[in-house]
Amino acid sequence: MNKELNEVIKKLYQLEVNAEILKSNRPDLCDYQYNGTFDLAKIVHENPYEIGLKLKEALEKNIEVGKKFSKIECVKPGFLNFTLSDAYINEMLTDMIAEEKFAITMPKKETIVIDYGGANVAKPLHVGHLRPAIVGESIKRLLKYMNQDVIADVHLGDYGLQIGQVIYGLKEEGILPNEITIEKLSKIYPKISGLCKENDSIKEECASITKELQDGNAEYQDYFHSILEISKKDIKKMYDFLGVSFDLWLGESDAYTYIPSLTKELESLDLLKSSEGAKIIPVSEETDKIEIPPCIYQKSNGAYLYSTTDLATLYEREQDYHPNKVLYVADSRQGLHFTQVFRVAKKTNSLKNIECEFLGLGTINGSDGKPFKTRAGNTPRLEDLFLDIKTIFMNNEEHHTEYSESDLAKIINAIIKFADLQNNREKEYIFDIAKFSKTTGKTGPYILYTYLRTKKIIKNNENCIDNLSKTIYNVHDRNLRLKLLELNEIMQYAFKTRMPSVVANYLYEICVLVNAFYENNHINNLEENEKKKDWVTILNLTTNIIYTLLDILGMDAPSIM
RNA sequence: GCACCCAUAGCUCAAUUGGAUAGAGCGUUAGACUACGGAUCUAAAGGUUAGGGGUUCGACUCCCUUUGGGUGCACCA
Repeated sequence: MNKELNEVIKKLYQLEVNAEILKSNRPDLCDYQYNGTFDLAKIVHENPYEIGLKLKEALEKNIEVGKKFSKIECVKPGFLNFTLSDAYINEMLTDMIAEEKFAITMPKKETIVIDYGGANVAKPLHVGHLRPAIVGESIKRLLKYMNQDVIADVHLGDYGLQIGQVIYGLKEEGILPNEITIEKLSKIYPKISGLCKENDSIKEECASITKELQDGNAEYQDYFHSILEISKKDIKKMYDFLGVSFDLWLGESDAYTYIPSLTKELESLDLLKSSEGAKIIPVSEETDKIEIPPCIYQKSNGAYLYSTTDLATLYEREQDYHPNKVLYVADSRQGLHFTQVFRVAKKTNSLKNIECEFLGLGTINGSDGKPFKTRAGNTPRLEDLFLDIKTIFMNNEEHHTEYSESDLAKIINAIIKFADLQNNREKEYIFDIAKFSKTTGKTGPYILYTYLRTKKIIKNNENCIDNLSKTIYNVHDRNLRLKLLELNEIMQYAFKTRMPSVVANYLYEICVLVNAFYENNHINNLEENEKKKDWVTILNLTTNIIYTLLDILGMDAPSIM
């Protein structure tokens, strides 16, 4: 329709514009609307209402358009309102049923590396890791669904100062590499991390251990490999439970191999400068409002830093995968760091063509609205959190249904993920156990429940799935069908903005309409006529879409009983 | 100190990136089961979008300003 509209505008005003018909925000007036008459008015110096009337008239002359819309009208200041004909709605739905992936238009295929999770070796996963994992996983699935070649990398934080700190702590307590357990690790890190803040000589000792480890000290390497192995196992367990998976389990340490070549290139471009004994790369630009501090490449003691490994990792990715894009899903507080890294990359020859995107996540706050302090001590571990939610759920529901362990896991997973994913990822975020335990209203279970109850109808009436007729039977029916038509637009928007919340909220809206439909339109006791077939067919499309969107959000539905 | 982000119903969040009457959930109040999974549905109450200016046909959205919160700012990650 945009095409038709653009042609009409061209014919009437000799203008090339990118006119877009949008979903209506006044569903009481119309299904879709065009607001561009106001922009046109400025260009051609004509009353927007008059313009709207002319457009309407021109569109109505077109026979094809007449079939598609039951009503086109121009109102008040100049809104052009379209009401779809039932036949056209069903024609488009038929397309969605017939075409692969619901006839969604796919963007150009690119190779995209996505870096998320943010797990650090030697630190157990806590609530702070929940969001990057859930959001990152969903973005990965979204990109894959939109036909992208996606490579997910967990990019473990496995070679920084925290390793030096943990090794220091282990040695202090006389724990040998083969005696390390996850419990010991989770106690040692916060302890030494605290000590380092109070005692500079311990901090220096840890820094020098880190440096020696990076230089290949055999004893420290032994510790390192043992820590890595134990930690990875624990991290994997949590990610498995969340349905979060990675194609690559690389870490900072793997990027070290690439530092020499990277350094060589940086030197050949004369980018590395000496400053106070450290090697830095200036990245400030004239247009900056404030001076962006330089990227520190190598410490004065010779050790490498976060920025170095991120650059080396980018180098590694370029060598191995030639990505068009690399996406970083991390706490927005890391924004400056990534600005520096991306700017350095742009200055090089080998990395300058990679489009790097930083997808910032809002800070995770406690229920008091203040940032969640991981140092406060008793940070809830993810493992315990899952157990708590499970207990609360079982207590709520014990009188209803018996669940298998695997169905129960799916439900708990959906509770956690939907509570998170419905929020805009860029905004601050309140982590509240009560919120993560809800099972009524706008929650994961609501979505699952909607899916199951409609799926059950389809199961009872599978023989009724057929072609759609031209009829729509009532307002609940029509609302649902119109909502399904938004799928393409929603997916484009979610893809462009990398925002799973767009998908989550759309999914919820579908479910609300399905439930209204369900309450008002009883199918099982209908005669097997055209109406029944139409409804079962529509519900079948609906559940297929729900299932697909659930999967993009990283959720799965319990089995049908 | 400098810079950036945020402030929407009692609470937690939306608002298709400048569109028409700012929408959901929770909570509150009143209703609906001899029907497809009640984890549901139908209603009601609840708003000067933190305050004040401005830009224009039109502002939660853009600009300025005040207040309140958060974050970042050279060898942590």
